[in-house]
Formats: sequence, C-alpha cells, structure tokens
Amino acid sequence: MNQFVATSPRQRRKQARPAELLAAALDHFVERGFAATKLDDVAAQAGVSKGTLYLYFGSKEELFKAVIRQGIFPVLDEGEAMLVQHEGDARTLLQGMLLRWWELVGATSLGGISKLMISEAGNFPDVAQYYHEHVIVRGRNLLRQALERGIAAGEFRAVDIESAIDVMFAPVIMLTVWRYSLAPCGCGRQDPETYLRTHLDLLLNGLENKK
Amino acid sequence: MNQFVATSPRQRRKQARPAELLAAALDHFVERGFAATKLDDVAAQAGVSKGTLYLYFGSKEELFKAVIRQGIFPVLDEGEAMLVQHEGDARTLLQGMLLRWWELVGATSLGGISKLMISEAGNFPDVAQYYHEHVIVRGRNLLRQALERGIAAGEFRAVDIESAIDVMFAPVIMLTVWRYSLAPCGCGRQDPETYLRTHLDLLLNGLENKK
DNA sequence: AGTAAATTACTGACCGGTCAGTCAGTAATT
DNA sequence: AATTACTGACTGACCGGTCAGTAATTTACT
Repeated sequence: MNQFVATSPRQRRKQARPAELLAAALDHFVERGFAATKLDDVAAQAGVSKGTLYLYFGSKEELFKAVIRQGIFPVLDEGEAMLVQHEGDARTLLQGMLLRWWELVGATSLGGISKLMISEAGNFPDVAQYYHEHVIVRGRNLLRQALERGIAAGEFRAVDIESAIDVMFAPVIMLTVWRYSLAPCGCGRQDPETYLRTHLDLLLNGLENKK
Repeated sequence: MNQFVATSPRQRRKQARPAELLAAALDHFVERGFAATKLDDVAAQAGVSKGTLYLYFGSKEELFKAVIRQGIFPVLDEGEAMLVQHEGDARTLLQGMLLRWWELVGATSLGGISKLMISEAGNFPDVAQYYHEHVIVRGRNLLRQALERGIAAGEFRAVDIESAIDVMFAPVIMLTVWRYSLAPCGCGRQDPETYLRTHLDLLLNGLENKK
C-alpha cells in the first residue's frame, strides 16, 4: 500500500539512495567546490558506483541543484512558522531569529551551502537566480518583518530597512562562511558564541531608539 | 642605463607581460574560480600564448599565489600609514578606515581577491595560511588599534575587542563578496553607499558609550 | 657599413592524466 | 522468465604542462 514502506533490503536501499547521495554530494561540494568534486568519490561515499548515481541524477549539475534545493528549503519553512507564532518585543524576535539560523544552518553542514553559492554563483547563473528567488528573498522577508515590527513599535530607530537587513545578516553569514574556508586551515578564531553575542550586542544597541 | 626604459617593442612587451598576465589571471580567477579558469584563456586575454605564460610563472598554482600577493600588499601598506598619521577621535578614524578600504579594495577588482580566498582556501591550505598571516592579521591589527583607542578614550563601550573586529568588518567583506558572486546574475541590491552608511550608522551607535 | 652568429621572446602542436558520462552485463527479486 | 537495482570498464573531451621550432633583436666580427 504505502509506497514508502520497504518490503525488501533492495527496495529499502533504493529509497535511501537519493538522500545518501545528496548528503555525500553536499560534503564534497562544500569541502572542495563544484569543479574539484569527483562523482566517483561522491558515489563511493554513498556506498554505490558512479553508474548508480546516474540512475538518480541526470548530471553533475542536476546533482548540484538538488543539493542546494533540498538542503535549504526546510529551514525557511521553520523560520516562517517561527515568525508567525512569536509574541513579544521585536528585539527578542530578531535575536531569536539570528540565533536560530545559526543553530539550524550556520553551525551545521548546511552552512556550507552559503559558501557554495558564493563560490559557484558565477558558474551557474540559473542556480544563482533560483537561490536568490527562493532562499535569499524569503530569508530577507523574515528579517524585514522583524525590523518593521520594531520600528513601528518605536522600539528601533528608523534606519534604512533594506540595507539594514543585509548589514545585520552579514556577520552571521561571514561566521558561517569562515568555517568552510579559512578556519579549517588552522586560521581559527574565538568561539562562535562570543562572536554572536558581540554582534547582537552591537546590533541591538545600534538599533535602539534612545529616549 | 635604466633597465626599465624600453628600447624596442619587443623589450617593452617583456616588461609589461607579468603585470598583464596577473591582471588577466585575476579577472578569470575571480570570475570563475581557480579550477574552472583555463590558462589558455588567461594567456589569450593578456595577448600571448600559453607557452609564454609558463615563461613567467611556473605553474597554475604559482600564478594564483602571485595574484594574491601582488594584489593585496600595497593596500595594507597604505592602511598602516593612515593609522599612524590620524589625529582626532576614534569614531572618525574607524569610519575613515572602513570607507577607505571600500574605495581601494571593495569597489575595485581587488575586492575579488576576498571572494577568491573564501572560495579556494580549502584547496590551497598554504595560500590560505599565507593570506591569513600577511593580510588578515595585519588588517585586523588596524581595526584593533582603532577600537582600543576609542575604548581607552571612553568614546566606545568596552565590547569584546577580538570578536568586535570581525563583526564590524563582516558587512564590508560581504558587500564586496556580493559583487563577485550573486550580484552579476541580476540579483542586484541597492547602492553600496546606502549600505555603508547604514552599517556605519548602526555600528557607531552600537559602540557609543552612552552617558 | 654590412652580415653572420648568438640571444631573446614567443608560439602552438602535442602529450598524458583526469573525469563526466555511457552502457553492456550481472545479480537479486518478483 | 521478467523485472529491478546496480556495477565498473570504457570513451571522449578537456586542459595543465612541455618543447622543438620561429621570428625579432642584439652582438661580434670583418
């Protein structure tokens, strides 16, 4: 009946393959970039041969797009749910959103996708376009609403909203990107918690509407 | 007499080659990344054949390192000179340093080097190490001194200095990185001036030691 | 001055390794 | 016997790197 219940080991594997391949692909893409990633390696890490990979994804580029898509969508869904159900001051909302993003994306291997897009956007204009429309625009909407709520309530100063969105998200993105670029080469820095605390401290003080 | 005075077209070309090749290489590396850049294309853009490129640079990786080195050093020299000769409040100094960096690096093709390092650090640990030691450490020193000056004078609050350095530089880096990743794909944003103004406004308000 | 030899700057055809993508074949399951 | 899931050897394109050769220029010599 249920197409998702496996009736044999073979079927069970088949169901698991795409997710396993995507996970392996994310690892390699994030670590080495698109061009330097070998599909033989990705397949091997997922426990299959390269031929099998091509049963599930039509090309390297298709695989790349699938990684981007499936990685980031669930996070935005949760973010939007969070915004709706929040009650209380905008200050707490903003802080909660940034911290939650760090938990869900920045601190996990999903954070690698940010670095991946920055690195490869030039080589994949259509993926970049897609990412912009479905990820960045949606993400910025979340922050915009939090900001507007604070300004409307007189809690925040009337800063330029569009640029403020980018300005306040930049440090979080940079922290994430750092983990996947220079940090692994022994160029480490102090812990993310201190960094985030300082960022929020500066940001909320900077936004505060002084009496 | 002067070894740099060309006495024939042929010699004149030879003197100009390395710089021309480096400029072409910067363009391609920044646009496409290291792996996707073809030396045939770089050579062609510089008006020579690939063989000639190999007369001046031993390998693709050597070329890459040379691009990084020669691009970024002069900027730091100027930054340090600026710090020494500044008089007045830390607020103005900090603002001046960030704006000057934007003028010299962010807004020029040198900005591409930031994106390049983020993208390729994982594939070139030794270049990343080199960049960290000679560029990032030096750059952070500039900002640290400006911050410390402000805190010592009671102008700024006593934030955590090391993380504040990164936090306040992140938006400028992100603005630069943006230009070389998603922006060219029609995913543009409002003008850099507004962005920088908002950043400085939020930052200096956030740092301000309130009475 | 004229010219032959030596040097310099550069070319582009070529080689060899790598890797995305293919497909005939195998083994498990129905 | 038929179908499904998978394999891995193979191909062909691509590109970093090489090098024998060419053309421009300088030097050396008469």
